[in-house]
Amino acid sequence: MPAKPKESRVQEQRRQVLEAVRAVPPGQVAGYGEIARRAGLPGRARLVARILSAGDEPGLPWHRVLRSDGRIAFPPDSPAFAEQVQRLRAEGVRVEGGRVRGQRAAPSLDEMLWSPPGGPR
DNA sequence: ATATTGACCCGGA
DNA sequence: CTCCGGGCCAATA
Repeated sequence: MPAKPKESRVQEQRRQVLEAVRAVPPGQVAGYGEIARRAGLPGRARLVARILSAGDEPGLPWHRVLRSDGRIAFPPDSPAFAEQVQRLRAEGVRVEGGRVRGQRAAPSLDEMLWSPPGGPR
């Protein structure tokens, strides 16, 4: 007789995503798609967004997750937007016009292949 | 059961 | 820069 139905698929994926989000160090950012990839779920940026929208997991650095173009995922006039900007700035991230400057949320293929030594400049 | 909704992504026009 | 269209898929209606 089947005991525990293991861990449901969604729950396992959820765990993976949360892990990937926690892995983003302070002062750095990552795109939803980027997180999905790191979690072993390529092409599933939406799943990442949905999981974060749940709002559980205390202490999760959700504010380090942005859109691939470096923009905050909330409407500019929303409270959540303001909070995310504030949290990012508190970590030394430069945010201008609802967009993070100074680093890339989703590195382009070119960047990854060329990866200029010494970093972009 | 089908339909709509998202803290999304990406290439092309 | 914007707009468009396809891909993605769990949750909600």
